[in-house]
Amino acid sequence: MRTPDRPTIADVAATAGVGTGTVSRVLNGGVNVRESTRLKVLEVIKRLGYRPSHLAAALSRGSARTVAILVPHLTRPSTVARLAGALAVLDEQRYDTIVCNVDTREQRDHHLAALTARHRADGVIVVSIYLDKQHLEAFHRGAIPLVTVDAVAAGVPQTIIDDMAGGRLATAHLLELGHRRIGFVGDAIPRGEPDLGFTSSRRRLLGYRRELAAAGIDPDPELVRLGPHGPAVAAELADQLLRLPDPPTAIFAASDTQAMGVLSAAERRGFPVPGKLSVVGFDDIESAALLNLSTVRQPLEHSGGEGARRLCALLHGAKVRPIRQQLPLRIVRRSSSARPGLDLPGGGPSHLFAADASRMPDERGRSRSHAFRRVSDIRLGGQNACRMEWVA
Amino acid sequence: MRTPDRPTIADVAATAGVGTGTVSRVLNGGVNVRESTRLKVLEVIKRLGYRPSHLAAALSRGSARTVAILVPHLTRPSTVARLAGALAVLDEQRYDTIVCNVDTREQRDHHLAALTARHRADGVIVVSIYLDKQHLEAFHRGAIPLVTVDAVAAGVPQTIIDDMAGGRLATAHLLELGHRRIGFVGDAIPRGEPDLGFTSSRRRLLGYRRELAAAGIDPDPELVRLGPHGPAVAAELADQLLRLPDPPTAIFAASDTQAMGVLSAAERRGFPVPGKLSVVGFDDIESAALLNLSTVRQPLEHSGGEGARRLCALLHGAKVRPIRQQLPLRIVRRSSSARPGLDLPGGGPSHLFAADASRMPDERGRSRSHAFRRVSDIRLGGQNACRMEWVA
DNA sequence: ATCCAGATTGGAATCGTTTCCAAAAGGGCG
DNA sequence: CGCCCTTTTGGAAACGATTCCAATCTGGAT
Repeated sequence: MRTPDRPTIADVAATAGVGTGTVSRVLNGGVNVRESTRLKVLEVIKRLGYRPSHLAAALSRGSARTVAILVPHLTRPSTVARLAGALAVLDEQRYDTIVCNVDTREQRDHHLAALTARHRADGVIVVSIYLDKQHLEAFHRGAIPLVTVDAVAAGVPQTIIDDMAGGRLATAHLLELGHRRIGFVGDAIPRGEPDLGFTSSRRRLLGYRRELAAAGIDPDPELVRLGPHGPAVAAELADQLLRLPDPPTAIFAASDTQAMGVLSAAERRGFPVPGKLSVVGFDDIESAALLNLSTVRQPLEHSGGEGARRLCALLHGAKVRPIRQQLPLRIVRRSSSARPGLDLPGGGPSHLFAADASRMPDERGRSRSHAFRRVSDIRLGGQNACRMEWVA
Repeated sequence: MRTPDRPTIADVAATAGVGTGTVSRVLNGGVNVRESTRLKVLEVIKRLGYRPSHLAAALSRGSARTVAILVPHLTRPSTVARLAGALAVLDEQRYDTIVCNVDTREQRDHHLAALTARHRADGVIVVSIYLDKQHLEAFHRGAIPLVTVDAVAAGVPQTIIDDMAGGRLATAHLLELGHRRIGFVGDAIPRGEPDLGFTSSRRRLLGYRRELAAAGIDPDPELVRLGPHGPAVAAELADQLLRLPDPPTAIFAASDTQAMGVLSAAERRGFPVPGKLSVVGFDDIESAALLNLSTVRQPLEHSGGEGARRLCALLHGAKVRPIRQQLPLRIVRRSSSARPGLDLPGGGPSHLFAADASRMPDERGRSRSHAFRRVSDIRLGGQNACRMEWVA
């Protein structure tokens, strides 16, 4: 097509008056190549503008050093955190990563089919997506290295958390504060629109129920509201709870995103948080700290990293130690939860944003306290501005 | 290595008693193949568990149908939105997408070098990252199709917004409400830690200054505070502004993320929003709607999609129409901004979450109003729960 | 039966590397 | 100078598809 076809390694070899093997050796490591030859070849490479074909190299070498990662609902903060964690590890291990975002079953099946029907990635990481027998069978038949994150799958190395225990943690926290009427807001599959097989909300609900039962509290079905994932729906569900004749004094939301919806509803209904309503979320995404949301922390970024690490091990031919790797959970107490009946006269200040924001974790998830120092009045665009700088 | 080496197209051909060409034809489209032969070949393929090598096919065909996308700070909501937009289009166009996350200059240069030194992707999308002369030269030399999103680059198809105009929009909105003392909170490069060349905050600041000047307002350098990106820093910067003897009545933050920090600081300092302080952000990320943050909306997801679309056009050999494609901005008025001096006795309710959350855009960014209907008391985990369903 | 156009088919050439092996070139030493 | 052991080197043989061309089949028309 192109008039001057891209130069190949043969062109380089011919021009430099050496063999293709020598050029290849110069390109990869350059062992056992005389320095003078090396320089000559490099010079020709630069002169011809030669760029090796990754494809050809990969084919010949037998591996493209490429993995694929399948994530659902890329825009959710928890998904992004996991993806970022995986990418960091894969990057470090020099793997290229093909990202497949999946919002529907069709997309899921299409990507899974593409990944299993042809050999395009050395291995696959599946995040938060339920794989049924047939999916697993396809991977097995193709002998495609597979790990999952936040999803159980028989015989597949998996990095998960105990959602049920997490549900208990959150509920126990509220019980310990003295709450007896505790609501739950979580996910349900929209009718006729089958989901991707998330089970976490369901299992968190189970934990909530177990913990209530253990405390000898009669479950009230009215207090459990489920709907499609997202803050808007969660707000509406919470609003229904708050309009009950005998509203709950606390709500456990199956995710921080939903907890934000709950906070929103509380604000609208005039339920000061935590004065008249305590709220606990799940995940500990970045905004949770910003909003001072009490929550169950799970190591999101780390889970992605672990999945990636384990896939790499698999690709190296190593056996992955515990097939099921379970990451720890812990409750993070912030100011959205407190003893019930603390309602101050006049409503009191809303809890939102109320705590010391300078102690929030920064964007990378590392928690550290910040101090500022005025560095200089710098000139910027012809005007002055105060520029501040971190002090560790 | 593996005992039974993966079967190749030759194995299939031999087993089925046909030529490799026929097998290839069956695999791709199956034109001009007798139905009986087709079935026989398919049977053998299934029986042998044959999976075509994407690598070999790509090498032979001459293209891997793979593009790479370089994004900075993957975890930022605005970045994710852009990435999701691009992925959706590339997916539809049947391209595999290699995602490269970049947090430092070293990572940027490493990925750019890897992408330009070898032929691994058919084309590249660079998001929000400044490319200098040498980077561009490398792409040019290699004749690698390149587009940028949210970044200007000479001669490269680019999808951008007018940040300066955006800065003016936000400021004009506040001026129109009657504010005169308007603060600015934005990004500055941390000392000794050069950034990736973001210029948007700087240009928004410029717009802020121009608009103030146009209104005949003397710029007060004290009112402009810059620091590393992130809500925590923004909160501290805003706090400094609010502690001034003559604090601003409004603050324009260079991004919604930073605006959230500003809201946090306002809450802590006891400045009700919008009663005593108006806040305007930039981007219109999802949480902006949830927090009722007035902001300058830019089409984030769409920008990624456009970048992808334009890259595809480039790969098809088409000329991309306007080299510089500029997407529209508009101010979104929510309840974080109002006329100054509206402070109600007793502080009044905080604006946060105050509006009708059920009219928030849902997760996919489509705005629609929701209604709920109680569908059934379903049994879930042996207990009852209320399950709600959308009504369009 | 013969012929011919069009539908099938086989298989060699090709894509651009890596890798292996044998050959050539060095180099140290007696 | 010759010998032997290292380096260094050239080039053919993979890697596993696609593609093209020529050869072989079809089946209907004559």
